[in-house]
Amino acid sequence: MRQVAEPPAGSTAPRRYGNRPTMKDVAARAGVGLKTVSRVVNGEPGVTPDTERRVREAITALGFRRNDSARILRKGRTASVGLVLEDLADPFYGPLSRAVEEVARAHGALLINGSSAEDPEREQELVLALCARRVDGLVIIPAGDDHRYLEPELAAGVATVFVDRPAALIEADAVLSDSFGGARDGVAHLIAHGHRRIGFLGDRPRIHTAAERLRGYRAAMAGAGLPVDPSWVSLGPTDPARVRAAALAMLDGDPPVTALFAGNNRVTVTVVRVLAGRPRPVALVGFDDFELADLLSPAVTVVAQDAARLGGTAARTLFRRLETAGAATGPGTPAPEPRRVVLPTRLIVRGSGEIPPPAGA
Amino acid sequence: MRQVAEPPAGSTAPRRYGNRPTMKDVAARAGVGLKTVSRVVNGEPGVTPDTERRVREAITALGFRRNDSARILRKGRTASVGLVLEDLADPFYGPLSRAVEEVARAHGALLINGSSAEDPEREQELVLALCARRVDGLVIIPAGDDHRYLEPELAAGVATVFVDRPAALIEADAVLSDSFGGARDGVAHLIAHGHRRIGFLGDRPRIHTAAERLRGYRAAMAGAGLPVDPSWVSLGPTDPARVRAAALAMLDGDPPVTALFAGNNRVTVTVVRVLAGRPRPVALVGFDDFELADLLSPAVTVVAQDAARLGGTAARTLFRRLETAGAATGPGTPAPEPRRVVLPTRLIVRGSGEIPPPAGA
DNA sequence: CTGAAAGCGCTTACAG
DNA sequence: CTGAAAGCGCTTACAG
Repeated sequence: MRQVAEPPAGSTAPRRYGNRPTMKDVAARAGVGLKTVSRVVNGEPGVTPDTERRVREAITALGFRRNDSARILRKGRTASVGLVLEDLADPFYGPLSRAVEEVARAHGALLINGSSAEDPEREQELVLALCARRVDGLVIIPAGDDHRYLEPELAAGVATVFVDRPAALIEADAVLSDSFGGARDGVAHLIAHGHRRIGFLGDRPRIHTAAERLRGYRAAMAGAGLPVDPSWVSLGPTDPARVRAAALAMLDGDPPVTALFAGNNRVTVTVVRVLAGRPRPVALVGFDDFELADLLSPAVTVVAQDAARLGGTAARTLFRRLETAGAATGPGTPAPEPRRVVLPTRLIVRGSGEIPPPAGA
Repeated sequence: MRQVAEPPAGSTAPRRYGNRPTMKDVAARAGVGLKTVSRVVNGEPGVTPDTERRVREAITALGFRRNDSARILRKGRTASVGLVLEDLADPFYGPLSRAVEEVARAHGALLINGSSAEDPEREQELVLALCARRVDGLVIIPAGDDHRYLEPELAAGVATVFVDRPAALIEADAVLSDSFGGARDGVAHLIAHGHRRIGFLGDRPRIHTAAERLRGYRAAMAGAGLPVDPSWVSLGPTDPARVRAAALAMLDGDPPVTALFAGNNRVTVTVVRVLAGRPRPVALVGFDDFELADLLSPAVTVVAQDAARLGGTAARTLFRRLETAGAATGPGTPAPEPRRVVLPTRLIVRGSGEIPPPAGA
């Protein structure tokens, strides 16, 4: 049996939308003081069972629920964490978001989530909106390459951890995958299988991971004493049309590449489609694992990064910062140094990366 | 040149974490009244350029940013929407979340996001936490089968739209896919290709979509005058081990099924793996499209639903409710009736659903 | 054009 | 065990 608040009978004042009963209303109905209601609502001791029962009855009858906006204002902590990523719809960010959420939940915090759509201005707008909401901390997958706008916020104590890509022009914690090492190992794998002309298809060079993976590609080629023809490198937006055109140009080059390294999962998926339409097998290694990669033919060899671990590590770093900050209230406590964590990648051999170059090449 | 707040020199009081300057501090530094600062911060008219400049200087010097917690408390609207879904990491919810976010953003609202992990208690906990935060509205993909806990909140005017699955035991807006019709059409497609023994692998029967899809399966079979052997139907958790075992039992039955209908994308992916390990081709139609379904061999025929449209429609319904509620402040305005929107599904023919039964069957 | 006072709904610090 | 007063940082309603 659940009772619901009645609209005040005969009230002439327009019922404002969202006009909910307050602790004051509950106190009046239960015939107690405001503080007693607060004690019951928050499970604080020092209320007789009989008083508590009266308060609870009033709460149910009025449909009261504590307004956390007021509580937050008074307490100064919002128990919420902001997560800014590139695109909620990108499968790479699903497990990452989930991992951040689980850690936040374990600390009693809610997650406020937003996409930058890879637009630096939108990133800034979103981050500052979250700061205005006084989130306790921020987990940011940055789109921009200048984060000085965050300086006043960091100075004010907003804990911030960058994930997947580091902050630019400011010092901040970062949790990254080893893009350089992963790409280098992936390309070296292709070289070990006999390839000498290898194409690199990546995201926009402004993006840190794209630049690092390109650097890894160049390092592997240089390490094997192989030249890199400029036509074998293409960086840009990851929309299918652009990637398809770039891949075809390399595959139909003179001489053509015999293998491709794809800089992230969006690129890999498009390359798989391109290769499926061509008769001659071409070797492929992709950065990022993706669902069903093992069931394609050939199955796709990838450099896997652990998105969930990336998110979980970032969130744990964030809450460690928050706890440190909470403890370090005494003057003269030095601000802890920004930490950079680099997680290893893992080469998963499945078939596409072990295709040898054609006999004539 | 950007200035940052200095810690108060020689302050003996412990610097509280998150101790930020307020409008009062800005007003004092600029030598103006509090209201003038408020005007500048909110871009309200009626401030001379010179006064405005002085205020802006103080803002920059102190690193001031408006505290939206206070603003929210006073204004009564939080400009935020809660989104409760099953699992942030499930690829089905990525585009859905993104669509909700875009609509919220267009209305100037932030998104507070959480996973129920398919646990009714966790759903309730999350939803009520969002209500305590006074979100303007809720988009819920429900895990539970009793939403009466929401009654006081709905009575208080929290706009709520259920997505993918309807609310249980309360009246509320819902935006759904046509699970019944989609499954019926998918199964009818298999029947049209000659199958008579078709297995159905679905999610837990408590979940509305799972029950509806099963109903669609039964309707298609009955419509073709085909019996359904109890051993051809398996509902339960979608973890790979359970689904694999259930699929194998049907494939190795006596007589075996010649085709499978998979109740959602998690099930389909596991069934694809099971079938990949078997010599004899078996027909398959899955509910939900998924990335790379077209590149598998055989490519997977699916009943597609539009997750982004589901989310977008739900969010637009939500904001329409909010605007109606905002306008209908006069007494006697009737509460608008809950609406149920059912979006059509689309059969995408790719190959796996057109495999005929073996000659002997 | 400008600002002092009141109040949003809680919690804190204190007194009885 | 209980409650009145002050205050969190803004906006609102009003007066000058």
